[in-house]
This record gives sequence, C-alpha cells and structure tokens, in this order.
Amino acid sequence: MSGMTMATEARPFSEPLDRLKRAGLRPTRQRLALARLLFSRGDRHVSAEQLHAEAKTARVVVSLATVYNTLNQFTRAGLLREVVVKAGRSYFDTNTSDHHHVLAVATGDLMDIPAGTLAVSGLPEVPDGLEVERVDVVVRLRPRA
Amino acid sequence: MSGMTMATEARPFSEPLDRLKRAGLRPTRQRLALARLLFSRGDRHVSAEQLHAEAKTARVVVSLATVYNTLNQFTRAGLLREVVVKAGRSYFDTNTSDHHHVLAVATGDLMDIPAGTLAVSGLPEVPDGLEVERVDVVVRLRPRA
DNA sequence: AGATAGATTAGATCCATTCTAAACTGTTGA
DNA sequence: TCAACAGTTTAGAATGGATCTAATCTATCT
Repeated sequence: MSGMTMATEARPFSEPLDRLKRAGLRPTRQRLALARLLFSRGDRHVSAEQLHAEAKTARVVVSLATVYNTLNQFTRAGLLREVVVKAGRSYFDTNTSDHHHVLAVATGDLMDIPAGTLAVSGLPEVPDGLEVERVDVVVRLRPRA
Repeated sequence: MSGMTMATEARPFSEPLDRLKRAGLRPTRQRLALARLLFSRGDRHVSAEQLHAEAKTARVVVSLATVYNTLNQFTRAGLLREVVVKAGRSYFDTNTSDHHHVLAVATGDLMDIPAGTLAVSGLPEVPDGLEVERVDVVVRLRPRA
C-alpha cells in the first residue's frame, strides 16, 4: 500500500483517481475518499447513511449531503448502479456489470447473481420510440415456513 | 350500476364485501369504498396518494392514514401486491397473480407482463432455511437514444 | 341495546433525501 | 505564479412519503 507506480491491477490509490477523471468528475478530497471506500474491496451494496458512517469511522470528513451528491453523480457516471428493492431506501451497487439480485427479505441481505447463471426469455415487444435500459431480476427469499 | 342481485361475475357491490370477509377484515364503509375503487376496473397500479385523491373525487370521505392502513392490510391479506420500482414511493398492484412488470422510466408508466410470456431460468440455489417468496422481473424502458 | 375490540382520524412525527445559499477549492490561463 | 471562475462542499432548512398517537367512532357479539 505505497504510492509507487505499478501495474494497473494493483494501484489502489490512483485507480479511483482514474475512475473520476474518466467520468469527468473533479478529483476532490471527498470524492477520492468515497471512491476508495466504495471500490477498494469488491462488490458492495451500500446506502448513503452506511457510507457516511463508514467515512466517519475512517476519519474522512464529509457531509451527508456530499455523500448523497457523490452517490448520485457516480451513478449518473456509470460508476455505480442504483438498486431499488425496498420501499423508502436506496442502495448503490458497486457492481455495474450485467447481473441480478437475491434479497433475503427478513434480514435485508442483498446478494448478486452473476449475469451468466440466470436468463430471462420471452421479453415483451418494446413500444416504438423506447428501448430496454435493463432488465432487473430480484429473487425474494423468506424464512422457510 | 344498480343494487340489484345478479350473477357473481356482475355483482359490483357485494364482491368487495366478499373479498373483505374472506380476508377476515371488517367491512367498514371506508374499506368497502376503497375496495370498490381498487377492484372494480381491472388491473391497476396505485399509490396511496393517488387512491386518496380518487376517493375524494368519488365523494368518499376517508383520511390519508386510513388509505395507508387499508393498502397495507389488503397487501397482508393477499388482496394486493406491493410493487417496488421507484425509490421513495410504493405502488400497489391489484393483480396478485404471478406476473412481471415493464416500467417506462421517463413517464413512470407501469405495465404488467403476463406470467406465461416471460420465463426466468437458472435461478441460484436457495440457502438452507430459506425459500423463494417470489421472483420479480422489471423491464426498464427509456426513450430510444 | 350495551359492551368491547377493532377501525378511523387529524395532526404530529419520523426519516430519507433534496435544497439553499454561503464558503471553499481545483483548474485554467495570463 | 496567482487571480478568477466554475465547480464543490457544507450545515441546516425544507420536502415528501409514510407511520404513529391517542381520542373518537363503529361493527359485532351477547
């Protein structure tokens, strides 16, 4: 974990910076720190409040408003994907590739289903002037009766 | 639209009453009126605010709190199904049979996809102690680029 | 009809999210 | 290098959907 230059795969500090630049977002202290929290450990599903708390723990000074702004900007830039599975709360998924979700309703646990394993067939015809943005599949699990 | 007795299929006034009774809910004036609004014209997707406005238009005196209560009770009783497609707003679907949805993101229009036409294959294994409650598919449409 | 559990209600409250407008900062170009 | 400006951050206010409270009302049972 030093600042030295090395292969792309192992550049934990400059990778977030590149992401921001590519997305046309100014690499500010706050955005860099949040990008680091979001992207440095695999696929995650976070809410704004969660990320804000995490930032606080990591001694990153950032307001809740900025966390919201940043999550929305990252989403618009394609760095995150919004997941709507629960009324009244938004989650953001760091996995932006084509995939689906399993939700354990009782616990709120959300997991990815890799794209390849699941297939949807028989999609209806798309009305004129519209196109499919994406197809979301959510498998809802409950405790066995 | 008269109160006369006739075959089950065409009994607009007593059908809601039967529904409530079967669900173990007291047939109050408010619940009957809301059931009538909800179920007397085909499959619908409504929010609480929408239904409340509709009730007002129909000269049905009912508070917003009761609309919320009723929608939740009906959902618990299996008369409605909650549809989560938009962060921060709940919709209730009068179609409780197995089916999916198409959402026109730009307009907010929500339409049903009949169960038969669409198939999901390759569902992941279900962890021990859990079972599939249901599988929701949402096809998101956007204006063609 | 009287008793009572359940239902309704207005208004307060909650909570996630967005807005506001003032202060701050990254970037650009002289 | 640094002034200037557009973009960013921020605390706190505002918004909006949904729930809660506790007082009043009503369907139901005896």
